[in-house]
Amino acid sequence: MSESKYREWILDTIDSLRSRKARPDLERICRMVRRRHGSEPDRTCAELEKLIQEQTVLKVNYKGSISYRNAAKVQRRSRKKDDVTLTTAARRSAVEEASHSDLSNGDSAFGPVDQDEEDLEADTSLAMDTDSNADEEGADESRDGQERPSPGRTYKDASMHCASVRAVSAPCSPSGTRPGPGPASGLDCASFQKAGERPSSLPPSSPRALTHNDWAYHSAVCPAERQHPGMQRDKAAMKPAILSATTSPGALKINVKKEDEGKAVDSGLSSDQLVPNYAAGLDETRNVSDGRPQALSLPSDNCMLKNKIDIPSITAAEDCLLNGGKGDEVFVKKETMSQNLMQWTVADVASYFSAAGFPDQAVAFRTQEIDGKSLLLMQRSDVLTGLSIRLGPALKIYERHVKVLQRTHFLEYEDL
DNA sequence: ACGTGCGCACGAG
DNA sequence: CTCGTGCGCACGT
Repeated sequence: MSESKYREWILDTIDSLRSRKARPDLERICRMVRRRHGSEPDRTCAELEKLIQEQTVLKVNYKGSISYRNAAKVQRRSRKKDDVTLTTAARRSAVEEASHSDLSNGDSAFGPVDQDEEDLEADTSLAMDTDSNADEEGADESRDGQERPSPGRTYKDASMHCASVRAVSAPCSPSGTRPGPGPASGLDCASFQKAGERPSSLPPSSPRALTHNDWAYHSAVCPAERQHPGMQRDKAAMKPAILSATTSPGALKINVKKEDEGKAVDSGLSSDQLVPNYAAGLDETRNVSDGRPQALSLPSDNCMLKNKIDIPSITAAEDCLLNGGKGDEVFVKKETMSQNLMQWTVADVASYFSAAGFPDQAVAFRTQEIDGKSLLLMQRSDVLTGLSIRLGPALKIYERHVKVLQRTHFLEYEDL
């Protein structure tokens, strides 16, 4: 309901601001939404946070300030010319409908995720921390000041609510890892990394490697509504990322291999970096010091953040099966997940797919109100044609996730 | 006061 | 070089 409405409004606003060549920052977004639809800035802010958590909207630190991107339009930096053309055309809202055609893939690439191509690993990760680098510089202020660049008044409040969180984030770097001076101007933070690089390669010291990634966020911040778990993914890991579902229905986390734990991140994404919004709170939670694998918190409980790394090892074996040998990196922990699959809510399902690297398609699941039970009932044709999503991602989603989840669930069921 | 359009410089590939 | 971004300005309301 309103959620989708907001999603549309916000994405539309972001697109609109971009086409006007104005920075899509919180203040402008809130203002435009209020102007066009009469929505309160607070509400807009809360909805925006949710979209960020589901990766429909990406929060990035660009040129020292916070900016928001329509995830469906973000392209991976790799642009090849062919696509380019499309790019322009493509787009549209990622939102529900969007998923289907528009983007043809070509450009569809979402930044973070692009499954189109190879995809693979779907894991992309999300956010990182704010500008970490920036932090040093402007960030300071911004943090507390929040991001709003200009003194916005009204919005300020709004922003504060939500913003506060992020603001904090900056400092966040948990592990202290952050090198600090990321000179790079900002980019570094890197946000998502696709997987390309292996963590190991990046020394901690390297700028990118930083920890910025943590994107942790915590939902607490915007208590507004539910926070979802987000989906965060981690970046660093290349393929090895592991996705495990934790007990909670929603919870999934993705981890990187252990090695990486923390470090590396790089940016895959675009130059911009994603900012973690929520970071702040979480940091604490997560303790941080260690690493960063992140876990995603899920809906109800975030408690588990701590598990992070440990889990993977265990699961790995099993998981392999699931993956089909692909070796890819996504492993699902079946046990837990299956138990709860029946209890997954629509949001949990959407979060799961976002975390798995299909944020765009996750929207389609949400739109179609697919919860855990519905997911168990989905057939191949439903996924390929019933969601209006592109065939490529649909095939991957079905083969690597839906089928795996269903199989796992039923197998366990039998056992029991 | 606002919203809008866009030239231009910047930085990344 | 191309392309995405967004500042800063001019202009419309």
